[in-house]
Amino acid sequence: MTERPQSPTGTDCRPYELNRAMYHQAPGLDGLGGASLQFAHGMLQDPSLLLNKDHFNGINPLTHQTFFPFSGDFKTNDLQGSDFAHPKHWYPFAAPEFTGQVAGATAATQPANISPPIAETREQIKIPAEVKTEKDVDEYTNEENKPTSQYNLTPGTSSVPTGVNYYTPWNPSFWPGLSHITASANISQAPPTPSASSPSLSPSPPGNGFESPGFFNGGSAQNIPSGQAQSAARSSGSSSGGCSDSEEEENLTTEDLEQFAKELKHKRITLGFTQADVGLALGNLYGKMFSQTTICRFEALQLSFKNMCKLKPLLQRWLNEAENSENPQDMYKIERVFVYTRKRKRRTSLEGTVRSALESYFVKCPKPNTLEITHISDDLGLERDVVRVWFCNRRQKGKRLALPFDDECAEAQYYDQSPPALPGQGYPGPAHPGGAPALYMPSLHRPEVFKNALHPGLVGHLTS
DNA sequence: ATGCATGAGTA
DNA sequence: ACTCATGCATA
Repeated sequence: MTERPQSPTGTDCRPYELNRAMYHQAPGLDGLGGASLQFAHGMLQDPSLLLNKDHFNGINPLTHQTFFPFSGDFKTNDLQGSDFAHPKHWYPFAAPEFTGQVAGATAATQPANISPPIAETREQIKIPAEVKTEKDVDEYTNEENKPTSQYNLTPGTSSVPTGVNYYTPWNPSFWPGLSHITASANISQAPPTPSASSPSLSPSPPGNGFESPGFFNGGSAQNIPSGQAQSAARSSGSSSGGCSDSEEEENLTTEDLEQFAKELKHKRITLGFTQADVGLALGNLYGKMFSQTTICRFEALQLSFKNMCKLKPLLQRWLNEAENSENPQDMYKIERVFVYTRKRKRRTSLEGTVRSALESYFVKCPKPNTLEITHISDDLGLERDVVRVWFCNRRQKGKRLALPFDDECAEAQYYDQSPPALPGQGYPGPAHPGGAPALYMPSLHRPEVFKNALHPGLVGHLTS
């Protein structure tokens, strides 16, 4: 039947097929099982796609996206006892508005190159034109007005043109009530305890934007030409020596990343920053903002290797700045840019049963074609697009799943470099400097593990 | 912390 | 149409 355009090699087998126990909802599987079977028989004619154990067990270190094994050993050796030891005095980020995620920071999708001129980045920010429309969305308006209300921190201030907000240099006025807050250092009462993240304390970001903190100026950050600037910040970095962003990308090892991720988290917390703070700070410092989600995933090593490598330098610099700065709080004198231009579809919440069903389908066919998707959507009574997206995410998630098979994966240099000739089917080899995502695969040689990780009900299907 | 969504880039 | 990076929204 419909051939899968996407898998030339006939291999739908990818790392992501390593289902891991992430679905705790077993109930309803039965009924679903029925449905899925029906599906299987009805549409999945490619036996190889069905219950092919090898498919799910014989995972080969394909090189696609890889994830970190994360052998948790936090070596504090890197932490310079100095800065690290004593938390800085400042508000651990009060305004709840800020602790939230960055809204609409569309700076994301950037070219793999981290050192693009900030300006460029800014341009990516969606512009206002339609900003209002955000509200137009009636259905959303009710519950989510937050974006605006929340992010428009400066009601009285005109500095923030509704919607747009480029990375303007610290603008004191940005923080209304801030002006009277004197020198940053003084605010020193709030213990940088993460927990203390003084929520409600109003948007009183610690610092003062006044004397443009040497932080930004002095730091190499600000004008990171292209690939340069960071060298400076790399000092305290972990193992990996210094090299330009691009280079770093190539030289970083899993260990470096793991180590750094831990270091980052540890220090971040010690310094009293939340993940969201960091993301915002990056925006301020380097013109590229990130959400709490991304920072979180970085720390959890849930990003692709390539992505990790890309972000590491930025975070490294941020960390350095944070540690050395007199008033780290200045770092996040954020300027939120959120131009919520478009209306985002309301997030659909799938019921447990439906998810199970989808999971069931996924196991049989991780990459359904249009027709199959239609079938599935019909079967489950979901929007076709929801199903499509679900599969996309499911696949991505599969790849992303960190596989804590600590074991001997650490050293493995699976990364991009030269993904060893992958066994079996001709998986588009490596060679993708830039192109193919260099995902490295931790040591995934343990079928049983995966099997066990599979959803109970599903395992049955698979193994039977 | 993670599920669902978006969009750029690409095959 | 898919992958990948990323984020909003939410559990």
